[in-house]
Amino acid sequence: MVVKRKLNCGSNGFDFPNIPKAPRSSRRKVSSKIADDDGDDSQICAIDLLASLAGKLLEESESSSSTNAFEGDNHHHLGGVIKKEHEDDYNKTIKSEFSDLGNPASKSTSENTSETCLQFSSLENDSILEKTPISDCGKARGLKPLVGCENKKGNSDLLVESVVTTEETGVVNVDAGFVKGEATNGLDDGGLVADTFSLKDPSQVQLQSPESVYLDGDVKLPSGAYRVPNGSFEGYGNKSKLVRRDDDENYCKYYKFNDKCKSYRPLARVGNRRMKKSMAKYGRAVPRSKCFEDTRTDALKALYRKRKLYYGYNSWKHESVHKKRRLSDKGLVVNSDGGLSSESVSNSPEKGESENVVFSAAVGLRSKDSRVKFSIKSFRIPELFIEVPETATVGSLKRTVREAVTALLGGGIRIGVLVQGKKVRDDNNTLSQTGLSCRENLGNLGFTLEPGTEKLPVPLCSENPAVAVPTDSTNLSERSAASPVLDSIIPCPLQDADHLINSGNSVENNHELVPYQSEISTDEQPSSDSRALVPVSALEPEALAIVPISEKPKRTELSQRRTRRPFSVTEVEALVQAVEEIGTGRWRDVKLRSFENASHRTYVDLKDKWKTLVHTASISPQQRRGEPVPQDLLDRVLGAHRYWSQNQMKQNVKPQAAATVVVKSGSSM
DNA sequence: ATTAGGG
DNA sequence: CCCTAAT
Repeated sequence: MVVKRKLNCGSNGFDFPNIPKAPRSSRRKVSSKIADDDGDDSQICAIDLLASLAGKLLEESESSSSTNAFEGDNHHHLGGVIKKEHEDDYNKTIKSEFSDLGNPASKSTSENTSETCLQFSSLENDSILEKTPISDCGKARGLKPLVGCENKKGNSDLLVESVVTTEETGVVNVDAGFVKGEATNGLDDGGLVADTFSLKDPSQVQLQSPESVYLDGDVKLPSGAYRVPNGSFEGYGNKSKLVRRDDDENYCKYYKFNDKCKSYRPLARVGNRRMKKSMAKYGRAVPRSKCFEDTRTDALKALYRKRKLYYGYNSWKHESVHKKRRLSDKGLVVNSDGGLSSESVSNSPEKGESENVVFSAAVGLRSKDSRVKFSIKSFRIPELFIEVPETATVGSLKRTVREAVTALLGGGIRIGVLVQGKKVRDDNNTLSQTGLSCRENLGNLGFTLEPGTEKLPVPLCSENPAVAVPTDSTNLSERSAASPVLDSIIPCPLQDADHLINSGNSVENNHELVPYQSEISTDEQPSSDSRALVPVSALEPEALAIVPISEKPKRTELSQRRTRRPFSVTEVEALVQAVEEIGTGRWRDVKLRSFENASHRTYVDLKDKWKTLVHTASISPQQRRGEPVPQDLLDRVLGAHRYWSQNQMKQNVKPQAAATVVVKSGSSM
């Protein structure tokens, strides 16, 4: 018996990713601002459901274990959540553990990193959370029974069950369960799957939604209805919709109560539309908030100390240097690693086909049209690190979790395909070429759900056999994260001729995307992997309410730094020419005049380039880097710069004269 | 949407 | 090249 929370939401369309975008200008301060955005149910996304569940569980844990639970008014029990058999253990556990809470000495339990689950440092004696059972990692175990899962390996994760079919009806059912467990050892295939399975029994899970759902175009959720026309996985996701069942109203209401919490919206999603528009019209990506991913190691460290978070963003000047992402010091840290690790997803032959896959394919079938059919039993959400001050309330924790998860999916997710436990990266191969035919045993097919970006600039989807297909599973530990980008779900409609040129860059970019990969692999240790949620205490007193959930998913989802495209001498020439005539300060016009057709050059780019040109011209040739710009051009830059600087006030005056003057000065030098 | 300037 | 602020 498991948690039986119905997560389906109304049938009125799920509006999954429809999260309001905040004006770019207000992004920073948003945390609180966003609060006012209506947090309507319609915007609750699937993940919210998960978070909800998680929240419920936490709640349950609280109420079950102590009367001291917070938000006692918020008792939305999951009814019959706890299975008899577990109840005793559960209570016992909770009791003993809870009693431990009274013992100051036991407070240090939170330092036990090997413990997965929720961890709250007991830095403050009377921290609110500390008063609840869940404040201690060990206590979190109590959650296990709640979910009714047998955690063999003690993995604690957020699990989402779903069923996907490729049939025309393509239905996507999303069920969710929050599994909590203690991890006593490294992740291993068995554990997770076991959990998954314990949740998946259809008869036990009432979350399945019969309706198929449409995901907002924004999100490439691997929902059903993905026809696989040519055996290619590309171009899917156009028509699925997530439907919310009415009976989930409770759920919705639940969150309604927390309107004030809507505060931090996954900024990750902010700007998507604009981005697209911008990209299309100006060829410039819309600003995105930086998204830094903590290495898991960092995350761990974070568990024990409040740290100052700092951004280590990549400056275009020193790109590739910083690979880590830090979060703001507001208290919340949400991280997601590259996605499901291969290990956790891969099949283990001995165990049987369906046993060890998070996403498992079930069966080929009579194919008259050679269509492959499979069902996805469940999938696990990557990894989420959440850091909140211990003074935060449980309620805020819940919201945080919810937001975190929402943010995670906010920008879409990527799907990785695993065959025989190996990640298949070549999106262009057909299924049959990949060894997946209706006649084959699909038990070897698996999928991974990874944080994704819908618009990775450089979709390798095009071609790149070389890069792809590194099915060197030998190294599963290397984690699929290693190349999430490669599995980009982007249709990759790059219109520019960048492809060729950028393929190289793309690789670089991809790396940027998967910053802490290697580090991740190291920490598959017990503690890290097994916990899906790791609330960390931060001393921040006030905190949580405004926790900026912002940074998290961006990296992957929202934005990708545009690929670098050094200006060619020709472009520089054109720019100089234009500036000489138009002057600085009218970049729009410059753009129009000389770069009308260069969609990738925005006026901002031009302005920036000019800035650098001026700088370049000002320094000694030895200090210059990159493709050398002819000195004469630099001279003209200086001349024009000088000229227009002097004439700031009267820029509209006699452009011609200006040009003339500039030319003179330039040549005379 | 642009512009200006800091990072 | 990104991000913000201010227009």
